[in-house]
Amino acid sequence: MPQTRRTYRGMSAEERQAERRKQLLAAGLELFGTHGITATRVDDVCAEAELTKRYFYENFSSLEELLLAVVEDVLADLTARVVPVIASSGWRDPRPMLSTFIGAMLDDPRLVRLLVIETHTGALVRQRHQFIERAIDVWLEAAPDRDRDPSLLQTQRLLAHAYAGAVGEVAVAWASGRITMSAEEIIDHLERIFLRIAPQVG
Amino acid sequence: MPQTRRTYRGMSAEERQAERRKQLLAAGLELFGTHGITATRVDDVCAEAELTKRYFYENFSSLEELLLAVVEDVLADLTARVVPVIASSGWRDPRPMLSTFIGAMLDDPRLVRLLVIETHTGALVRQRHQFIERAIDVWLEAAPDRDRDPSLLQTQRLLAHAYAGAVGEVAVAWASGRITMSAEEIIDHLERIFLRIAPQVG
DNA sequence: ACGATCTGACACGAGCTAGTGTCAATATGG
DNA sequence: CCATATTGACACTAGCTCGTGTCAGATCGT
Repeated sequence: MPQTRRTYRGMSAEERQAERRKQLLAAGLELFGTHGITATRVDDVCAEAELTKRYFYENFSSLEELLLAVVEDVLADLTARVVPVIASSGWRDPRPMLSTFIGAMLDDPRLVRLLVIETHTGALVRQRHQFIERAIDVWLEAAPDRDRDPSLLQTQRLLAHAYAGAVGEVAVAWASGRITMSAEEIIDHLERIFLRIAPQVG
Repeated sequence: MPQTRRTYRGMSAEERQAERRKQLLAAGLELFGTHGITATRVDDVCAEAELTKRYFYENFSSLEELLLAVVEDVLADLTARVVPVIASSGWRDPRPMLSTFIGAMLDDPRLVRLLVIETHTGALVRQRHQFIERAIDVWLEAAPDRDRDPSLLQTQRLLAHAYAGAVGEVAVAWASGRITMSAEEIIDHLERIFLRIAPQVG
């Protein structure tokens, strides 16, 4: 146990630790988002972050803990981007929201891998589920006749899952080069699909 | 090296080996389809199949080889069920085809896990991709103006991926108990989505 | 400059699993 | 009934990775 905590390279002990945590999160996003979770080792993360295991275990007790933190970060960032867009443009014109959300994924294939592919398994299913449920809640808040017909609610939940799956699969296909289109065109099509699938809300 | 191959328990050597292979395939489907690929060990498969490692390596050289064989089997079975239905009912009424395909998955959650979730990673992406491509081909064979407009072809490919993703996600949500509906109702909704998404073909 | 903290590289054992090998018990054909 | 193919249980080594420990050197406060 150190007796006094000194500054190092102009940073306090807390700053240094926070900096290392950021490096580890970035390394985690990179490796989890490219090679995948199961192919990622603690040593790999350390090498990518240019740190040693000592500092990995200073910040996280296991790879899974890092993984959860990475996904939480990514989802929080996405939420922070999308929510204000919804607040300002509403649901009548879903284009700004879809463009923001889908555009973010098309800009970074690591997000596609992490959020669409890897979240189907392991400890991430809970986070995936919670995110989708939150999205459904936000969506249905705008529905005029919510809480009216319980079977309609179930239908809307199914439609939400269906649309989420459609977006995810298209994103995966695009990220792996199987769809030759500009991001704008993809968003066009996904907007059209949204308008055809979603019952009129808001 | 055995000098002569005898019958055992009324079965020839080939029959016994084929029998063991079937047991291993069944065990693989069970474990891969429930606990997942990464959680499945060679010893687990052997225990499930009530065989020893000797017979595992007699039939497969690795877990991955078993996995590929299992998925190939499952896809071949699904294809064998769906193709005649399409041949007899065509695309104007997609209901029989969708009912067959989706019904098969809803009847066996292991298929959902294996085909929708686990095929996103590792050696299975190739099989998933090939299956989807084949489905797209079959679908577009019925299109009246195929090979006409190349950008229309791209659009149709995107729509196919989108619909595949929608079906998969709904199946996953249903398999994990997040959608309370009968299989028939789910098929109803997915048929409606298909008709809304798919441009008029056939 | 000096003592203490901080850092990074690496050593090390524990635990798990793949793949192979051994051996006694069992079933078969002659 | 005997020689042998066949089986199943299990031992065993090798390789990988986790998590911890060690230690010399760099950096800072005084």
